[in-house]
Amino acid sequence: MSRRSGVLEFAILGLLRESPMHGYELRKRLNTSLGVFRAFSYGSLYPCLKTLVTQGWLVEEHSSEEPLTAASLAGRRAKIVYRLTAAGKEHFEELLAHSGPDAWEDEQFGVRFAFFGHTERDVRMRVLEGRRSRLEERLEKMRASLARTRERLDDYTLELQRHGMESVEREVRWLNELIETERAGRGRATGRHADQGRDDTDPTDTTY
Amino acid sequence: MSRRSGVLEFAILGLLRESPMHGYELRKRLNTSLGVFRAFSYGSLYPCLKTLVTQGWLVEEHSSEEPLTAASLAGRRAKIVYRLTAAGKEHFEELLAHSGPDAWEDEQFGVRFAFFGHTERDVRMRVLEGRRSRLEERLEKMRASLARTRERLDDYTLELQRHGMESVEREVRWLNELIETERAGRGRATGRHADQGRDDTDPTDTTY
DNA sequence: TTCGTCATGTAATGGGTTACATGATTAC
DNA sequence: GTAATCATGTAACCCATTACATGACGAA
Repeated sequence: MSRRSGVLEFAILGLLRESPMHGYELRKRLNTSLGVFRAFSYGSLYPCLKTLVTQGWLVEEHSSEEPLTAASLAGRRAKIVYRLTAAGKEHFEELLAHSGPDAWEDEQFGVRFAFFGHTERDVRMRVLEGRRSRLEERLEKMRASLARTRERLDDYTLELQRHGMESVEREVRWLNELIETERAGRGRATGRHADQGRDDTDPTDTTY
Repeated sequence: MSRRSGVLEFAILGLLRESPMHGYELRKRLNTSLGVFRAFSYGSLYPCLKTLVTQGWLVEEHSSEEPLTAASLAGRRAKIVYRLTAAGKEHFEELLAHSGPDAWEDEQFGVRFAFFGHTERDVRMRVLEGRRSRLEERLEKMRASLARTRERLDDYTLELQRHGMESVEREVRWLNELIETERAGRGRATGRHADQGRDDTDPTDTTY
């Protein structure tokens, strides 16, 4: 009894906040909507859904039929649609409000950002700034270590390190722009969830 | 009985190839020399070292004294220096020669690149090109998924996706340059290991 | 003598995948 | 009717971290 994951839990709640879904569809969205990071397998997803149900954040809806899929009047089975409960929504809202240090660590930052559309302005700022200083701190360490060991390292290792540092520097610049935009008040409105007619009939099993 | 890790094993063998070390030092090098990726803890490192010993790739040297550390003539204890055996070196050489698909996946590519200084030219090429086409494939999927779902996504998710794609594109350009350089024959010589007097007395516990 | 860092280890736990098992539905 | 994909699940394993336990050495 547990299967807590943090990011997975957060992502599921966030996606279901927008509209109910069944596991299979959920997984696809997990691997696309939320950037490149994390490609969860069913082996993680389904057990997690179960625990979220027992927690009371979700309810299973054993839908005997789907809205109007061309031809289907006879009984349908097995397809379980998960819907966010009021308690679940509330819980998600709480999670969104937290802006502790882990929110800007590598594991969480991506998901957090993905749901910025539902996040309060000041929380967004704290997370962005937290991430930025985290990365700057990292850069400092890298520079220091590089200065200490430069002579000892061969060209390839050096190149790898250089490229790594540039990646981090690039993300810092990106964050600078985002923070700038937020400051300028051009940050997007909170609570937007533009859900227009889902025609989710794409064929690919998108796992980058 | 196992504790196989792949990357950790590879990295340990690679680092010890250059010179014997004890676990503590090994870990520091793991977290700096090998780019930003992976920060292994002792909980992974020491057990792994043990299994590498039982495999015969390493030998423990319970050195009673270190070369010449200022004041120490009486017995010293505990410091275990690991040295690569002939078999271990041979094994590492075999690993270096392999250029299967996993060599250019996210988990392995970094370490593989870090030891390109010991890797044959044609293997380097295959790994670099493999990685590049892997990333291009990924880009295609991302583009396709983006085209399919653009309207449904809010600005933040879109921005996240855009930034993610740019990161991948950037790595592709990097690989292009590297491949170009290798083609031009300006690839660094194989088998270089410029080991000049290790004065490894840096204080920091570098974990980015 | 106390603090920091060097140094080695282990048991419990966590978070995830793989491989497998099952079956319904759709498209040809 | 058969292949692909949709859809749900579980058990066994894997890899690594955390928290803990231990202790030596050097410098203030």
